[in-house]
Amino acid sequence: MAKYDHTQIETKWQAAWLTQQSAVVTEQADRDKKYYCLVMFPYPSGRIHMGHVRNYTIGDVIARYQRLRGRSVLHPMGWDAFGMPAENAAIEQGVHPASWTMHNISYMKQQLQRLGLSYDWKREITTCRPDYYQWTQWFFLKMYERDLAYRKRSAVNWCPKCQTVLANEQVIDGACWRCDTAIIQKELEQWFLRITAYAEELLAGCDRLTGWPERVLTMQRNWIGKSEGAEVTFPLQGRDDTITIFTTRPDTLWGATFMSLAPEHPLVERLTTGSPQAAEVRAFVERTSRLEKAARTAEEFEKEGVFTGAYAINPLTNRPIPIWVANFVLMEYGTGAVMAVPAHDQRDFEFAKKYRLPITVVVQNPDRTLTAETMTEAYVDEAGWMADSGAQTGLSQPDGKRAIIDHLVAHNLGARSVHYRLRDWGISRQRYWGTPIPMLYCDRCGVVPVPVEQLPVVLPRDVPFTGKGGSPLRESQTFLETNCPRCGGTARRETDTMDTFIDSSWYFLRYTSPRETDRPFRPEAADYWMPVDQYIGGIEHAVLHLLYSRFFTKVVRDLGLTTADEPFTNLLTQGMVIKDGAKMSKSKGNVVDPNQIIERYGADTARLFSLFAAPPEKDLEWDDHAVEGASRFLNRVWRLICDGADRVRAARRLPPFDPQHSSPRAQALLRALHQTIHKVTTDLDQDFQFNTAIAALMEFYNLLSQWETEGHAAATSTDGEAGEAAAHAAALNTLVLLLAPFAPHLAEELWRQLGHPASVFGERWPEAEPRWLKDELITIVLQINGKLRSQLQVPPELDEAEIQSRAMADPKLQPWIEGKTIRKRIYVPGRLLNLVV
RNA sequence: GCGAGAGUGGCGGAACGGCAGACGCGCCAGCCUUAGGAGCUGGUUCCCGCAAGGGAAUGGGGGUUCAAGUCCCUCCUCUCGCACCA
Repeated sequence: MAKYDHTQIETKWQAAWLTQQSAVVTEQADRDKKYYCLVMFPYPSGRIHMGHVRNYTIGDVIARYQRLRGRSVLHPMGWDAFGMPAENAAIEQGVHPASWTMHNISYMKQQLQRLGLSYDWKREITTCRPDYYQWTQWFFLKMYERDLAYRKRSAVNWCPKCQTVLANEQVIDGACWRCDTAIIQKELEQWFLRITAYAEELLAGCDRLTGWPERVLTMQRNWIGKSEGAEVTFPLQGRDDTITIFTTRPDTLWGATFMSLAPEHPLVERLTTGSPQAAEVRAFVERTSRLEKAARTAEEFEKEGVFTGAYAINPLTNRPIPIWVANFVLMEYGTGAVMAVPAHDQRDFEFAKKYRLPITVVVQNPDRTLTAETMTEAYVDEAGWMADSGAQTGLSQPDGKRAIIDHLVAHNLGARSVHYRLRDWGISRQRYWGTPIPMLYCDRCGVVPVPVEQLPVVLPRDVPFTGKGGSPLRESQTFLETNCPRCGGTARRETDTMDTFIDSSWYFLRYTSPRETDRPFRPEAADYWMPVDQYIGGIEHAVLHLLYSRFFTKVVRDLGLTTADEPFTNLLTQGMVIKDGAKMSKSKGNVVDPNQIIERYGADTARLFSLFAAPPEKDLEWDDHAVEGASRFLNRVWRLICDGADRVRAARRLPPFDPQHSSPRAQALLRALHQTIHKVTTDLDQDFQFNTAIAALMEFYNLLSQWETEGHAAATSTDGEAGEAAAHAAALNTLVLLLAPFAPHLAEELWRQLGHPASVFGERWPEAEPRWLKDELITIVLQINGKLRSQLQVPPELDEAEIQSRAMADPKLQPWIEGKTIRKRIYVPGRLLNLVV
């Protein structure tokens, strides 16, 4: 028998599949059969790593399985090709980002092909090519037209020594990663996308994404962070000015006894100018601005503040309340001003205790009457009745909330209001290797969009990469200087490029018709393929990429280009590949090179291991030995099939045989076979439990090889022979078919050896026949007081009374029931009998 | 800190609230072989016991239930995200 030569087999079939274009798809008349399987495209960092192997194998198993189910499967691949590493390579190695990126792409593409991934390479897209990014620019212009793109001042990390902007990743403990200089915050005019305009729809949509993991939806909901409440306007005492606050607890407004402002709040300066407190407040603001925001809001963090000397008027009590500046109030949330209700907010309570500010109870605990003097913590539950609240006194808390808002609205003191935690998306990057923002600045006309006909705004090649200075594009005179399309005068181009998250926010639409030259995609193609039926990618994208893609899809829909509301119907978030307890990384020296695994064991083994070692959503611990286990299994299957191939081919010449009349041995094999089909199918359909699907195949292999050994020992039985030959042939054929999505090369090769002239991937997935799924005997577990004491093997149709009487006669049970009264019997049909004595 | 998850043998992991540890790795014993990074057979949670058998055990503690890895409360540890890494 020939040895399992994985290299020869894999090379042969990869070439054949490529020639046959077996993964190339087009739109069919019958849209019901479409299936769009998408795995997050990679950043071309250099070479693929084990995380990619795992990722793309999962996608490939799903794609191949769906094809076997008769679906027309779109399974494309491309490159998220803009990004910082290319620019860093340019700075450090002097290689142009474009050549660095394109070189990586060609290497990684070849690596992916060696894994036997069934991509429709005719649809390959690369986001750094002008034929792609011109449409990224086009979307930006459409958003600008619709007021979804706008400019505002916003802070960036700035290294004063390198004179450059740093990404958060490039800031290590508050210092520049290149020169270790302490960074500062610098305000720049930057472009933003108005994702908040879709906050409500993005939130509501979460309820309909039933194919997404609940935890991802929870993170998205929390990220959007809707809170309902009211805006309330407080007049300032002795000034013709007001402060507006947002609160989710308008029911506690009667208890607002002071006010807290964020140190950054613009009123702070105005309120204190010329007052005796000015110096103290300024020092406090200065001190707080150096602290990290995360730390400032921490629960254990020491709450500190200073009095501004000014007072506001509580619009319900009409009493003056002092205005403080507090370190735990952030300008980003709400309005940057908070009404402080110490009786019913823990932070306010601690603050009030520390600075001896008044506390008024306005929501009474129905279980235990609260008094301001004896409280040791705030009463924050929203389940009480209103106290000391003027006209609202005595109302239930929800009624009180409604009544107070009505009062505010009626007296023009405030309004019902909704706030979101979600902020608009800052997309300006002061970097070269990204999509240029297609805008111009004209001295006469101001901010002018580049006309659509002039797209793409192409990245110039002649740019020096120094890692210093601002946007590198500023250095290119040919790029910078242009004419204003409105007045014809001189204008300069925007030199910032876009956040690369934009490139990946619409690529799934481009795949549906990737060679369109006069529009981003063909709407009919998008309507045919979209939404993506199964999206696969890392859990680390739970919020940003997945939220941005949803946002883009809704914008594209509102532009009338697609009818899809949501981009991804089902989402599978898979875990990382780790080794020795840590994420594989060059710096830790724990990387495993996929090339070496493929050379030594073959792509099928690499695929099988990465599917078998852990369920897809969990982290996968790399284990060299376990890889050998996967390899061993494939070798065993190889030998078993090669061994039996002659008999399988011969069995095809036998007359048709009714398995119902075959020997018990043959029937036992068929029963195991159909149970395996059932297990593998449900594992693939329901939860992508590839690990247990493969375990089922291993179990079936074990049983089958045992079956054959016993067959040899019993020589050949007379009347069972034809039935056993048929059962054996069915077992081998089906085993290869079930293995095909996981180990496609091996399965294809073995399929031919079993005498089939055409590809295994032209077959239909087998169906488990219900009549073979029932066992001849089932096990009933016998428990005494919930503890396992014995078991019964019984035919499945046996009734409860018979099982009871057999149980009572069971000798193993006697010591436990002798001389005891049976107080209760719990019978779970087909499973167990529990006697409580 | 905020938000979201996870914790089961020596290891990766299985287990509709109903037999804890499927399957695989590793290890042990045996067979085969001139040899083995090959193949085959059997064993392998821990403790007591020659055995039959019994007891304990799913991060710690508590609870619900005839029955808890699974549900509830609480604590601990680890992982991911936090808006300029992609």
